[in-house]
Order: sequence, then C-alpha cells, then structure tokens
Amino acid sequence: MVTIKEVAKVAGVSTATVSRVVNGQGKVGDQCRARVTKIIKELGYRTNHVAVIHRKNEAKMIGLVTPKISMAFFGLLAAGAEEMARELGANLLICNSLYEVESEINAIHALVAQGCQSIILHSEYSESEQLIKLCKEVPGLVIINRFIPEISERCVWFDNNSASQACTNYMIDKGHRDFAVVSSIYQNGDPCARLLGVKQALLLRGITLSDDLLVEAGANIDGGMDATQELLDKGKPFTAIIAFNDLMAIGAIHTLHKAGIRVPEDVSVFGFDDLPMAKACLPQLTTMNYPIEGMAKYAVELSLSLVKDAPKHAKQTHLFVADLIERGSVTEPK
Amino acid sequence: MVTIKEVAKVAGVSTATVSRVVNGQGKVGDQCRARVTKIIKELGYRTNHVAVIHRKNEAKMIGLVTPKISMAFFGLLAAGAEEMARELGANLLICNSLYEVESEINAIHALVAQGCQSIILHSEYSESEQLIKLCKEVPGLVIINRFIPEISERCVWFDNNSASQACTNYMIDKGHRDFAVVSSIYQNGDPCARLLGVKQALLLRGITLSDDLLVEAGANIDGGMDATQELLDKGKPFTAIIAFNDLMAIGAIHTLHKAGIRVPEDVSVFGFDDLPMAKACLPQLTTMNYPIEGMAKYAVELSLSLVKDAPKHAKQTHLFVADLIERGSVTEPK
DNA sequence: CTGAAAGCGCTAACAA
DNA sequence: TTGTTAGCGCTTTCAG
Repeated sequence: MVTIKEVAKVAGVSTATVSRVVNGQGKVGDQCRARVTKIIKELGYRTNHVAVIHRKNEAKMIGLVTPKISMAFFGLLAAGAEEMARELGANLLICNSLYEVESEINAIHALVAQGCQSIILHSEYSESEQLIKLCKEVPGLVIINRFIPEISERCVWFDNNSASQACTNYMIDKGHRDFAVVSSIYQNGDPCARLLGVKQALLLRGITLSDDLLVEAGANIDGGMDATQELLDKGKPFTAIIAFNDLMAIGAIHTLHKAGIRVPEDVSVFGFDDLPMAKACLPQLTTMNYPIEGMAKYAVELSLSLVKDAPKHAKQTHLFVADLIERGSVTEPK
Repeated sequence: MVTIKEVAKVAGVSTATVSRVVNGQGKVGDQCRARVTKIIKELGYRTNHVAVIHRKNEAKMIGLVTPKISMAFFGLLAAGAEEMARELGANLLICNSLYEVESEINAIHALVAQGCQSIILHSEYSESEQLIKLCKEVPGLVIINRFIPEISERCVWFDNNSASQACTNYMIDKGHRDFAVVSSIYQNGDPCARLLGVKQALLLRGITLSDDLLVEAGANIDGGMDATQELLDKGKPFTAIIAFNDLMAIGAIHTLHKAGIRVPEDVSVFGFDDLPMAKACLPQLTTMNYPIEGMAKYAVELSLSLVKDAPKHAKQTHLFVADLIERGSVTEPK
C-alpha cells in the first residue's frame, strides 16, 4: 500500500504537504502542488480512510439496524438510506437484528465501535427506556418508525392512525358497511395503531365491527390467507376487508379467489404500505403508500445533522403521512 | 470514550495487559485478569475497532456493490450477503453502482480505502479486462452473476442456459408448440444467455420460434405489459410465453388478463428468478428459482477465504443451478 | 507473567 | 508557504 510518506519522499516534500494537497486545504505552492499531484498519480496513492477515521475520530458511515433486510419493506428502507448516504458522501453499514432485542443493542454498540456516529434504528421490541438511554450515549441515533415522546426529536415516524382512518373512511364513502379486518398477530407499534385507527373511524361513523370479523395472523402472505380462510369459515357476511399490510391483503385475495369470491366485485380488499408487490397481484392493490424510502432518506440527513450540532428545535418531531393509492381492489359494494 | 489507557491506569497495569485481557490471548495472571475485567465493566470500556483495524490493517467488513439495492433481486442478494457476513462476525458495507461503470470502479476503490478486503461485485457493464485487472489488485474481490474464464475462480455465477433449456423443455413436454418470448431490451449477460437457452432447446426439439413472437422491453412489470401488448397486436397465435424474468411475466399476465385471455387456461406464462413477488400474482408464477441468496452467502464465504489464503484449486469456478418451481401459471395447452 | 516502547497512516497545531 | 512533531487507540515484539 502506497502511503503519504512514500509520496512525500519521492516528491521531496513533507507528509504534511502531501496531506494538504490530498485534502485540497491549506496553502500549497502551485508548482509544489503540481509535482505532488503527479507523484500521487504515478504511485497510485490512495487515501487510507481507516487511518483518517481513526485520526479524526469521525466516520463517514451510517449504520442501519433493521430486523431483516430481505423483507421488502426493510429493503426499501435500506434503499432510501443508501441513496441519501451516497449523496452525502457516506457509506451504509447494515445490520440485521432479527427481531431480537439484544442484537439490536449489540448492533448499535458494534456500529459505534466501527466508528459510526450516525445510526438509524428500526426497533419494535426494545423498551423505550432502553432507547432513551441509547440516545443519550449516541448523539447521531435516529429511531425510525416509532414515536417516543421523551426523544421526539430523534423519531422519524409515520401517522398510522390517520392513515388507517383515511382508508376506512374511503371505504365507508364507497358505501361499505360490513367490514372485516385482517390484522397482525403481533399487536405492537404499527398493527396496534392501525387497528385503532380503523376502529376509531368506524366508531365515528357509527359502524360497529363484529368481533367475529376481526382476525389475526402472521403479517405475511400466508398469514393473510389463513386469516381470510378463518373469516370465511365463520360465515358472517362482509363486503370489505381491511388488511394490516399489502402482504396480508394479497393473501386475502388469493384465499378469496380460491373460494370463488371475486375481488373487488364481491369483496373489496384494502392493503397498506404500497410495496412493489402491490402492483403485481391481480387486481392491483388499492393501498396506503407508506413513504418509507423518503423517510429513510430524511432519517439519514437528520442523523448526520444531529452529529454535527445539537438539534435547534428541541421538541420538533418528524412525522410523515400517507397517500391513498387507488388501484383495482376496492370498489362499491353490490 | 473510555480507552485501554484509562483502564490500564485505573487497574494499575500496562495497556499491553489490558489488551491481552480484552483479546483473551497471551498469558495473564488470574487475579490480574479478574481485576482488569472488573474495571473494564465498571468503566464501560468498549473496543475502538477503527483503531484495531487501522493497526492490524484488516477490516472485518464485506463490501457489496450492486446496481440498485431497492430492486427485489438485489435486495435478496444483499440479504444473503448480510446473513453470512454476520455469521462470520463481519459487517456489510453496501454501495449502489446505479449501472454506471465508473461508479462500480469508484465504489471498489472506496471500499478498499475503507479497509474492506472482501468485496462482492455484481457488474453487468464493466469490461472483462477491467475486472481482471481489479481482481489482481484486490485479492478478496468476487464477481457474482457473471463468468469470466480468466478469473473463473473468482466467479460465483448461475447457469442461465441450462435453466432456460429446462424451462423450455418443461413446456414442450406439457404439449406447447407455439411459443412467444418476452425478453429484455438489454441483451447482455443474463438475458442473452437465457434467450440462447430457449432457442437451443427449441431447436433441439425441432420447434421454430417466429421472429414476430420474440419481443423485447424493459425488464420490469411495465416492460412485460408493453411487450405482451405488442405480441397481442401482432395477432400471431401462441399458447405459451417465456418471460425473461418474473417481473416481465407478471406484466404479461396483467396484459393478458386485461385482454380477456385467461392464464393459464388460454396462455401459459413462465417466469424466472422466483422473487417473493412470484407468489403474489394470480395465478402464482411457475418459474425457475434463481438461488441468489445462497449464491451471495457462498460468495461472502469465498471472498473471506480468498483474503486469507490464495485459492487451493486455481481453476475451480463456482456455478449454481436452478430449480423449477411449479405453481399455477403453466398448464397443458387446450 | 508483565511492562516499555515502537509504530499503523494520517492530521493539525505550532514553528520556521 | 512549508516542515516538524505529537498523537488518535490499539497491538506486538522484545525485555525483564
């Protein structure tokens, strides 16, 4: 590896001068700069960033901790983060936490030790207390997708409640009255907030949701299929299904199709997230767009600025809202 | 930040001893080790890995360069790489190349400068010469998804040809004779090899593919829709579509559906890749499973071993093969 | 078994 | 404008 030292020797200058040339800062004579530049090229010198990071104690690395990068939603999150990171001249270091509380914490510590000052964390199960503590230790830590009042300025999150109210109202406006809800079996964060939003909207419009028509399962395609089958087995009539997310909505459509029930003619199905997959199924899903890529980009920017200087607006939080994407899975009931 | 020095001072030993305790190597007395361990805990000391990497000049980081992490296929690739990296106690650093030759090279250099010794590169457009040169510079560089004979031992790739022959033969065996092919407009690597495989299989079975029934478009859902529309417009009859990938296959199904043509009753559609999305569309896609996650894991392992010691079997290459996944989009022709 | 000391490659005062 | 020098935090001989 060619070092700054060798360049200096060959060019007959000091390492400091080479450093100045490399970084383009400080005063350097023109012919001196030209000669050094030439030597750098000839020798194929390349900065050892590890040394720089070590020296300056500031890494241009953004750490990202999500449960599982292979899941479509987190893939999108990572994509957004990477995009902004690259835009800001940083690299993205990713860690899967696999939904384990301990690996979340471990990942964060590992990232810090790697020199990451900026970290984006998607945490569903860690205690708020734990996260608040972590935020004190790591100035560049940003929590994505969860709101904790005590550290509101570190939270980039999403208004599940109003989004699911909007989706519910949309269906009510279409004329639906008999709703079924396919929710996630894990009633933390998102699922809980969304279910609440649906119930609230229904309540406000004077519609009751029968307990029989609220079913839970794993938040994936298979879960959606199972839950919908359960719904069908109960035999209670409904004209609309509100699914926790697109995956479950797709599962619902498949089960409905197998049972000879047409979507949307017989039953409308509403998704959530607007994954790329939502466009793949037939009919294409009407769904709420969860702007996770944009949120991730924002989070990276926020994190980097947090590292630089403490937040100006101590109590500002960062809330994103949904768009309703109309496609083909919802229509008026017969 | 608590350093080894402070621990040493508090414990009344030298930094060398603390280092030995931390790394569990070298001889250290029992009570001495116990005391140091206790102090480490009390002070909350945590290794500064940047310093370690700098000192040892060996990073436990795997770099991954793909065109675009948000695309499902590359998300899967990243997921596999991350999984193996974590298993091996390493971190994954990701870079998007956005299909630009120059950013590929830049990304590699940046990664090397960051201390990455192991790099997994998915490159479609760089010249082979360039990559061969790069491989000489970077001992831990592994090329995924492409075969270059001169550096065969660095290539982890996939047998597109036999896979597409298998898929074609499968449909011929079902009784299909009138084929249409929806291919990618970019006739490099994968698309080229797959198209060749289809043509070869057809030839061997004495079936001719009409030029009219070979169309090209962007390798995504919309491209699949457009290409299929083009096919329909031409008016030539066919009973089977072989699509370049799942995305195009899904697009084909949508266009067919819109035209009132049933899949698979009227026309069978074959995909490629077996993305999670393949299970989302109706009917679910019959497709070839591209084991990209497994390949990525393998590539990481290979890369790491390459860094350690030169390959034992100089001319061994690393070829993966497909599985045919039977789902609902292919059946016998009427 | 333990400590002293050199040095990884780079930057940033401080001098000159 | 340029050079000298002192580290960043850690590991690793080499002595003791």
